[in-house]
Parts: sequence; C-alpha cells; structure tokens
Amino acid sequence: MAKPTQSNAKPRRRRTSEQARAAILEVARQRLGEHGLDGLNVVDVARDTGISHATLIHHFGTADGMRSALVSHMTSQLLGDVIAALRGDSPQPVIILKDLFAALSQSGHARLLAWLAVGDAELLKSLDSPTPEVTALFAELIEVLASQLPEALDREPAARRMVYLVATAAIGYAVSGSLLPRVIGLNREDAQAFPEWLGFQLQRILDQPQD
Amino acid sequence: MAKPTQSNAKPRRRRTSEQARAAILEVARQRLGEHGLDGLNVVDVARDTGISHATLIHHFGTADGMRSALVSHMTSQLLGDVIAALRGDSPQPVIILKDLFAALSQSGHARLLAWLAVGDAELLKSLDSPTPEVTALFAELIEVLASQLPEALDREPAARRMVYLVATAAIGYAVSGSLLPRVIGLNREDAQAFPEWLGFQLQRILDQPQD
DNA sequence: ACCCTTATCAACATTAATGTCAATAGTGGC
DNA sequence: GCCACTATTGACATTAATGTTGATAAGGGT
Repeated sequence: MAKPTQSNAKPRRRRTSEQARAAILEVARQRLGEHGLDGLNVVDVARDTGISHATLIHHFGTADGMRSALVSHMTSQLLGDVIAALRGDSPQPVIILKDLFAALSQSGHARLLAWLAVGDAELLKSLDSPTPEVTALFAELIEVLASQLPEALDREPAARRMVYLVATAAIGYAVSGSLLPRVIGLNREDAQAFPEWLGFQLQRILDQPQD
Repeated sequence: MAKPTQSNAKPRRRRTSEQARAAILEVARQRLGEHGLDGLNVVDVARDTGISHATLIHHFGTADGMRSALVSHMTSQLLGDVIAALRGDSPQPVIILKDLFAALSQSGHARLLAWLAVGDAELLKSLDSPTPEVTALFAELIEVLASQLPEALDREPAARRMVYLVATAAIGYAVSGSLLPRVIGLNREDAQAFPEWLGFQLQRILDQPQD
C-alpha cells in the first residue's frame, strides 16, 4: 500500500518547445471540433495531450494565448489546403470549392470562425492584425486565382470579390449546419451538392465578361 | 457609523414574471452585442438589469435557461426584420439583399447565429424544429423567387439553391465582420457593396437559362 | 562527464461563475 | 384590510478555470 520508496520515478518526456506546441494545438483543434468552445480550456486540453496544464501555460503564456495560437494554426492549415487545391491538377472551381467547403465544415474551422465572431474583444483585437503568414497566404491565394481569370478586366478585384463570396458562403454553410437547409426545404442531396453547384455558377460568371 | 435603525427600507420593484423576463432578455441582447459571449453571465446581466442574479436565476431556472430564452427572443426579432425586408416595396433582388444583409449584420443577430454554431448540442437541439411561421415564410420566398426563374427547368429546386446561397453568404458576411475583407484585401467600399454585387450576379444567373 | 538551459510537474492561490436557501416584501384577489 | 402567492434579495456554498511557484529532471553543448 504505502509507497515503499520515494524513488517513484515518473519518467518525463521532454520535447522541444516546437514539438510540444504542435502537439497541444493538434489536441486543441480536435477538442474544438468535438466539444465546442468548452473544450478549449487548458485543463482538458492538457489532459488529452498528456501533460499538466501548467506546462501548457508555460508554452503559451495564457489560456487565451493558446487559443490565439490555435487561430493562426488553423487558419494557416486551411489556407494551405486551399492553395494546394488551387495548384493541383484540376483547377476546376467545382473541385476546389468542394474541398474548401469540406475543409471548413470539418475540423472545426467553422466553429473557430464563429467563435471569433462572438469571442471577447481582446482576442478579436489580437486577430485584427492577422499574422504575416496568414496575410501572405491570402495574397498568394488571390494571385493564383487571378491568374486563372479571363483577361477581360481587372482580375485582382474580381478575384477578391469571388474569394469573398466563396468565403462568406462557406462560413455560412458551415456555421448553419443542417438547420438552414431544413428550413429552406433543401433536401440533403442538394445541400451536400451545394458547393459544386456554387462552383458551377462561379464558372458561369467567369466565362462571361465582367462589366 | 452603526445603522441607527434596521428599517433600511430598500424599495423593491416587483414586476410581473413576463415583464422581468423581457427586461432581462433585452439587457442580455445588448450585452451579447457589446461584450460577446462573456457578457452573457448571470451576474453581469442581472447587474445591468438592476436586479440580483438570484432573481435572474429564479426566472430562467439556470444560466443556460436564460441563454436559451435569448435564442428564441432574438430569433423572433430577426425574423421580424427579415419579414419587413421581404415585404418592402422594392422586389428587386439587389435591394432585398441589401436590407437582408444589413438586418443580419446589425443588432447582434450574426453573433447569435455564431454562438449557436459553437454552442453545446442541447441548445442546438431546441432549434432543430423551426416554427411553422418561419417555414411558411421561407416557402413564400421560394415561391416568389421561383416564379421569376426561366421556365427551362425545375424552378423550385433552383430557387431553393439560390436562397441557400444568399442565406449562407449573408450569414458568413455578418459573422466574419470586418476581419475577412481586411485579410482578403477587399477595401471597405467593395465590402459594403458586396450585397449589391451579389444581387447583380444573381440577376445575371436568373436572366440566363439554367442547365 | 559536467553544466546550463528549460521543459515539466504537483500543489497551491485566486478569481469568476453558477446555484442554493432562508427570509423579506410587493401585489392581486378575497 | 387581510391573506396567499411569489418576485426579490443578501449571504453562503460549490465548482471550474486560470495562473503562480518552487522544485525536478531531461537533453544538448562544451
């Protein structure tokens, strides 16, 4: 019963700061998708990561620091996926949008964005100035998309508007979940095919000369 | 120093249960818009209402009960705005979209939707069954829109898809606020003109025969 | 092998939020 | 005017989340 010796060697695993942060953020991402906002507290995230919450705070400074880092982490991940899709063999908007919407709906990306919308002012403030990495990724996205637009008119503004439309639609799509299709009367198949339909419509807009 | 008498009459204002609930929910709505989710705790809401938090809990049972009631409260309010916009004098898609987007962006409606997206499952469950009034209104919208579509193909599914596009875009537009335009590089004017631009594009789609 | 940096942890402290309870006091109905 | 009902309240209890601290140990550089 009693501990025979105090040499209870509890082997510690020591990772590099970078490795530890990455592991923590991955757990946080999963928890956000599974448990929503309540899952993003340091105690639970630390437990799932297999570390103490003190260690977690050591790496991110504060709990909000962890959440802020998660925002950058997920944003970069999402944008990277989008750009990779854009540069893939099939630059068809249909395919790209399908992947984009799927990426936003899964992995809790939508929940994160929604959370940002309602989050406290401090956290939003830190997001007011997006990280250079995120900004660069978006700039790259605009550039890639613009290069595929017809040469008729200003391609950059057109690309930005299209990205904005897709982004807002994707966010609303992911945020509203199954509630909106039901109230509109859109059956499940049509709702799931919505990204492809949007891509098709965008293609139509692209094929026509902009005003 | 010492209280001379114990007749410290602190006059209590006694409202009907309905009045008290209405006052509390109005404060909660304002706080959600100003302070985000953190502003929806019983202590702060009670203080702004001018009552004790015990009284608040008395009326709503639990803190989540208050939030759930707020959902219903704001949902009705939002529907009122949308209905007003839909019944306006100008059936032009451009104008309607402008009003709709404005209605969603203001009054913290977007924040509420976002909150629903990240909220726990129980709360979402209560919203799973939309009121007949809402369903009827959406049906009316679909009908009106379908009547304006070319007679080429199934007009109802096409109308539903378009409504779905507008709704998702409006939600994403409202949820993302000013963050998304900034990170995309869309200037303020283009972002504000987005609803009209979308209406214009929709009109183009309408004017063309669907596949 | 030694040392220095720092990742790691258990325990504690603190704050915030929720909920409970017994007592008080308006208000409408009789 | 009296009474039953209940809205209202301060004080307390409880739980959860965050952050702190001092000590420990793992690993790399020399």
